[in-house]
Amino acid sequence: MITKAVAIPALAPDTRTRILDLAETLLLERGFNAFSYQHLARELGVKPAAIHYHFPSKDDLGTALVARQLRRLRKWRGLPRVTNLGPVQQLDALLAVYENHLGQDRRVCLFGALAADFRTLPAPMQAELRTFNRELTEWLAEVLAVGRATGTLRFVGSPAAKSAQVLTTLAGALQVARVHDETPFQVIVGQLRLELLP
Amino acid sequence: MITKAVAIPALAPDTRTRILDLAETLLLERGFNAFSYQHLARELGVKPAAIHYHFPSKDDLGTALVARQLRRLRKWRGLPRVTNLGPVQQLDALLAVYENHLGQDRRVCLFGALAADFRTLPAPMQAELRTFNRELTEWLAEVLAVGRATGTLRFVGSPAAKSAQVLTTLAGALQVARVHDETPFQVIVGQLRLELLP
DNA sequence: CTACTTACTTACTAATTAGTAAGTTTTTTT
DNA sequence: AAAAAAACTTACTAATTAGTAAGTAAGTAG
Repeated sequence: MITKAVAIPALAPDTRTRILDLAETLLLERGFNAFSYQHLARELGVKPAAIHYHFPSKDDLGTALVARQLRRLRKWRGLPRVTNLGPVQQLDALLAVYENHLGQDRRVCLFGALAADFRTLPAPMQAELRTFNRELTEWLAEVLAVGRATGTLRFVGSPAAKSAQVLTTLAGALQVARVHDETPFQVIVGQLRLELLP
Repeated sequence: MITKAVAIPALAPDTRTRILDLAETLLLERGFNAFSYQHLARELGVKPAAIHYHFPSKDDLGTALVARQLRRLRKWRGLPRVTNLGPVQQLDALLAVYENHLGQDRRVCLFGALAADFRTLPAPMQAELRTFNRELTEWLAEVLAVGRATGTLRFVGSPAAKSAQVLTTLAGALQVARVHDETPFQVIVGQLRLELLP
């Protein structure tokens, strides 16, 4: 027997997953350079060396974090409940993801959390983040293209340009929400909807 | 005699100014939690304690940085060469500021540099940044309102909402430029111009 | 039962961090 | 010229950082 992939009822996540989950929370709420292995260890009730066992260096941890997010994106965009939607509902599904971040203690998105400190990040992490952003932009561009072709979405310019603009605005809107409150996020998303939906 | 405010030909900036300038560069290029008093001291050719003399804590330095930027904004928007312009040219002047950041080694803007780590910042710094963003948004809202009233700018929704959206997009666009290259910034700003200018 | 692997803990190092206290040099004021 | 203030340096502390090496306990495989 090679592996045993039993369907566990999502009860107790293992330490590795708990590390990733907590690190993700801290990354999106405080920034990558604002938490240490000690912080993680203390809150998880283990010793710092236990984190080093799973992720030898913080670079490894960071890269694993972005890689996991990229896997999630690829899985999400391929889900039947997403691919089966029309362009407007796909856009709504995307906006729901950002609104969900807002609801979770005003977390910024992965991109918004890492962009400012980008030059201090390990190269593999940089590469994963570039891929993440590129694939998400391409996905939305296709949604927008179909939406305009079928008359359910309206915008001028190329779908690629509009996609980059919309995603950039969403990333920034979560940052503005962090600095002020939820209001400007709602205002900005309202403006996006107003312009895109005829 | 109280002070001696001689007009020096902008020759040798004093240490305090050199500290602020270097700290600003590092902040906008690497993030606030990514440089230390040692980094500053080494590059300036002084001892770390010299930085502490001018800015007792890093909180003080950070707050002084944002406060200076806020003073610059207030001065800039009141300059005759800015107030005398029409709305379209005022918008262009704003875009030129961001394009200038792009040209300076793809620096992000102050807001984009601090938003992700916002919760780790000292309270006075948070307050200054909120004021900075609020005043800039109000200024642009007025520009947009006049532009639409005089028929030189076009958009739907309230000037306040459009202003928040545009500024958020610009901050995000500099971050995207950092992660990829200058191209997406140009694409996004091109899209903004396309939509705003009839 | 034995060997091995997994998942840790204990105990440590070397570097870096912000910050302070006391002393020294330079500049300014009187 | 003397006094005082400004702008530092030297020398230090206490805390925190990432990371390592060695040991251990529990589970797994043969």
